[in-house]
Amino acid sequence: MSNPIKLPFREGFCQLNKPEKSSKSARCTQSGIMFGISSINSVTKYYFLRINPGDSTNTGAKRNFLQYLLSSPFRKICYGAQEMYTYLIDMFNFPARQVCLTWLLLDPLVGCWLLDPDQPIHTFSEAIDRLGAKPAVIKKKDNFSQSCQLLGVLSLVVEKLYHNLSSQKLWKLFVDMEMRLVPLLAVMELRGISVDKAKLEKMNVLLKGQIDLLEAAAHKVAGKPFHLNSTVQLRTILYEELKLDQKHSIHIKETISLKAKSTSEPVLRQLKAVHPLPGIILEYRHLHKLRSTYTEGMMQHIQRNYIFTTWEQTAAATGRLTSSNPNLQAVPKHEVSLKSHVTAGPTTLHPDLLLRSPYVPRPGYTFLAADFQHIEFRLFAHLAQDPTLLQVFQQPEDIFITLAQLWYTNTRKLVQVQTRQETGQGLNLQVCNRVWPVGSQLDGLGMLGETLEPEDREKTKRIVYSVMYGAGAGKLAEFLQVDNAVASRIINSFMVKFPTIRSFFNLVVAKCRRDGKLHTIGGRQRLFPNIKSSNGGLRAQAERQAINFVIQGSAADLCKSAMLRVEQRLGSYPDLEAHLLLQIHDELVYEVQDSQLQQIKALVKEVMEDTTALLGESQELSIPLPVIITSGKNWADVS
DNA sequence: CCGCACGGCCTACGG
DNA sequence: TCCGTAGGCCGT
Ligand SMILES: [Mg+2]
Repeated sequence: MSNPIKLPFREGFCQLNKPEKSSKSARCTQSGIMFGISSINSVTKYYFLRINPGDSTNTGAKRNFLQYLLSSPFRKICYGAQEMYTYLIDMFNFPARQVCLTWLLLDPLVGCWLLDPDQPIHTFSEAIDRLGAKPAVIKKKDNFSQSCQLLGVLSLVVEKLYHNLSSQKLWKLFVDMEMRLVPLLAVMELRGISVDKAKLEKMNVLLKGQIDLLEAAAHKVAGKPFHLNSTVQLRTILYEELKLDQKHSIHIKETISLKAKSTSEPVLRQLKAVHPLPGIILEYRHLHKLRSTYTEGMMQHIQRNYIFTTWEQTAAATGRLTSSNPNLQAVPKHEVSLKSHVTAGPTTLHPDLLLRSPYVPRPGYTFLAADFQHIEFRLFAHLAQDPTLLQVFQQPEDIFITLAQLWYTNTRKLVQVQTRQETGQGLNLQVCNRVWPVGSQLDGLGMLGETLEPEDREKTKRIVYSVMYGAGAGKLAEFLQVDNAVASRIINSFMVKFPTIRSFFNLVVAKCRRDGKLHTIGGRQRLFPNIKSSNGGLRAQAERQAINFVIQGSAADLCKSAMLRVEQRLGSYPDLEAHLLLQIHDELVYEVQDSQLQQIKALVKEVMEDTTALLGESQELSIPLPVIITSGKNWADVS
């Protein structure tokens, strides 16, 4: 069996022997591709193909040869495959769709991460160590000869990897999901997203104006200038000079490692009642974060009106993807008001900002976003087989809005009813013109107004996930700004209404203690050495991580599968053009041709909602996973 | 004195 | 004693 191995070669180094830290000054640039081809009698020959940017042979012989090599049916191995895909596609303009569907490789970087996703490797030598692949002594001659020897070790590494992955039932996940994802991530990176620089700059100026006002206001109120971004200085002013906690007997929670009094958002929100400074700091921090990271910070990343993020496949232990440099998964979603509560100024000068609006499709294209509805809550219902939720989730309605309506606008009535009927059993509440089985026995949330705001949905969502993943009364009280006792009641009523939260927790923890690891729906694993720790704190943390992993990781499986299946389906419609730009965990954002919008909308929705196909036909979910499709001419429009 | 790395804190996103 | 991330800033 022929066994080609390939990887980009750089000045003096290849991926297999590059230094641990690639510092900025010592950056390498690729200069070609090195590969080894093994024949049946396991004689391996090594080659280096030099690639010069703009060379005419890049459209001819070299291109054809690489196309032949990479689409060949033989086993192909590459350490750091994503980088190689990026390099080759960029250099030769290989068609994205074809690459994604036919250039399939094996990458030990990804494989090692599947074995232990909490400990991703960063160099080839770590892969060798991790897999116990003992290399023959590497003779120091020239770099090429050293690289050839390392290519030999690469074969050994993949052999070990194969045995490790298959014995842990991870091979299918590796080959059919993760390795197919690699070229898609490369294509997403290269496509980039177009950005309206002028609009971003305008927002930056508006933010700066307001930030300056806030800084002046803070200095005035504090009686002296200080660094508003310094938690140390702020701590001194609030707690040693103003003594706000002491004077008003407010208990301040401590920071995690240094045990100093915290100045975090929930703490300052509480202190707002007794002094103007905390409120100013909160507004300042909010706007400063937006400016430093998402307007001014983002402009550092713009290259000719495009932004190119990096998609990391092995950064998250739950199997999620991450985005960095810049992180497009954390661009603020909601409208930002510049209207200050603490500084004066005409409101006409304070338009609201949408920080996603500068991101626009290319001319002739439209953004299409597809978002799984409450994916983790629904997966919980399935995994825990919660009878109430299984029933509720047969409907495609937004459960967070329903719960918010129930809790916030009917609390008064509900509390009255409950006071009259202390038993509380069998109480059904009429909501949205139908009987809502979750209606009774939920209390403690009556702190909001009569009308339902978008923030109420967000808050409800946060409560649900917090409690589901094991939040204590303290955490809940902190962000809801309520008494500990009220928070306890919320948690308690939730657990009573959904007793499977506790039973599922116990089930998962027991399995984890037995096996030392857990698996998601897609077969992804995570190890939990602390599940048996004698340290109660560490053990409890591992238990919460365990629950979270099974659900968050399963959601990641489904989203990744959705990405791949949409590409596959598009492959059978050569005329359709849809470029995946972003994956925001449960959401896919495509750039599609205006004229094909409706057709692609239908295609994406159909593929994503076919959960049985997403899971590979062998499994079925007890609940549907509805997908919301939106489209528009900027990113804010589809958010 | 400067540049740099890093731990700590805080906050943006997602669930 | 919610989980999972990335990035800016300060202080050492
Ligand atoms: Mg969603």
